[in-house]
Amino acid sequence: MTMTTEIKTKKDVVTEFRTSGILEAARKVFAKKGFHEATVDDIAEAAGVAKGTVYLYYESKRDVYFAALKFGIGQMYSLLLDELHKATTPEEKLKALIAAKLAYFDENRDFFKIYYSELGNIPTAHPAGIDNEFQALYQEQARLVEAILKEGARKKAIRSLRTEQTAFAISDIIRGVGTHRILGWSKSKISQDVDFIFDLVWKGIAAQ
Amino acid sequence: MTMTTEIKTKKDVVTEFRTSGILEAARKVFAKKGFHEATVDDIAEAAGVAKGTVYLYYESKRDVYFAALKFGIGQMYSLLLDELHKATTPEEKLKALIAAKLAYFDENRDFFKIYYSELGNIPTAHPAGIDNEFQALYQEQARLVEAILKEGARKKAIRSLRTEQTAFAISDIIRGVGTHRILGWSKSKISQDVDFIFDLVWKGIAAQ
DNA sequence: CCCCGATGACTGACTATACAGTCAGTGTAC
DNA sequence: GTACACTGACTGTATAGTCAGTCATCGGGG
Repeated sequence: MTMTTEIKTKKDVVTEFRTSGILEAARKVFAKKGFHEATVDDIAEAAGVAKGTVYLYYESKRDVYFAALKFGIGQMYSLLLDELHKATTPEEKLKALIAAKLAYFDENRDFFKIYYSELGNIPTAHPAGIDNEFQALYQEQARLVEAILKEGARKKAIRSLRTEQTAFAISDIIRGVGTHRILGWSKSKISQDVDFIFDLVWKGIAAQ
Repeated sequence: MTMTTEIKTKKDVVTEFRTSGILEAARKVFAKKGFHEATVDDIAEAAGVAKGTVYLYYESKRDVYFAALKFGIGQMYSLLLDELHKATTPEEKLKALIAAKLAYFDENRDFFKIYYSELGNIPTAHPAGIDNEFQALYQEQARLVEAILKEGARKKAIRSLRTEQTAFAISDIIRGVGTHRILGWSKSKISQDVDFIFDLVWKGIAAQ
């Protein structure tokens, strides 16, 4: 009973080591080649294990893919929450969120590519539901923005507008600037891009 | 000499008939399944011809894909230009462009999916260059917006800002709202979405 | 302290399948 | 009877997933 929560057996350690190694390799390979072009052999090679080993820890190529994706999303999400808690006003929060997201993308370019490029591109899973799960994860991100907007509207810092749509629009801008950066089209510093987005958005949504 | 430009031989007519039929089928199939999951057999079946026939008119699956994509982009582009020419002020132009693009996406959902979902996702072509061609087509769209912004800045209707970045941001919002619509998350009328986007953007970029 | 058998993590050759692209043959129109 | 658009069975290749076998580690008995 306590064992399952407290004690790491040797097996646990090995499993953790392998899964994280494979996940890291998968992230890189998928980012570089995309889901379909990446082969399990590629991932195995990048992780320094044999193909069979991948299947000891993951059921399928798809499974690896989603595990890598979820890991990244979870990591980013908790980072975003951390940053949001440091800020107080809606204005600060919005700026913090933009900054944190851009920074995360910048540091995890391979994740960015998987997250957005392949998003919505994976064939519908046979038993259905994976697409929905995907969309849910995606919407969750936008909902962080929406919460800020609602708070801002309550405090009269933001004019009244369709918060859900606006939240998506803001997320889309962040995505777009992120793409710009990743593709190497933008030579600006992150902080400049953050200021730019915030400026544009804030003028668009501020009260009065 | 004149024949090549003026007279449609019977062969030309057949070719046109076949290519457009295949292209239309390809658009649907690619939109539904994505590039990799779609098979040439699927496309042939959807077009009501045998697989071999597809290869009489196109060199490869990729070739079909790009033909379908380029056709859609070209069509959309000329539509956008038409609408832009009807408008006079930068304000009108921006609104016209948003409206035209959303309308086109709404009427060509399968094109939308190909254009955005798969965009940037096709493996780098072996001889290189296809990715670049893609990016060029993508940038061309944003440049339409950029031209409006620059005109607006000249006429002092728009405050001075980084036009290129802003143009991309606006394109990203349109893309985002389009996604929203396509996924069925938005039940609004197109005109409502247009007003929403325009309102948000204009407040963000207007002078004063 | 050493040997030896058991455990299980790991391997990679192999199988089954799917699919892009080909081409010899068919049928129709003129 | 000939030209040629069209067909679809066939080929070659790529690769997801499997599984019989290897080897390193460890624990217990001599």
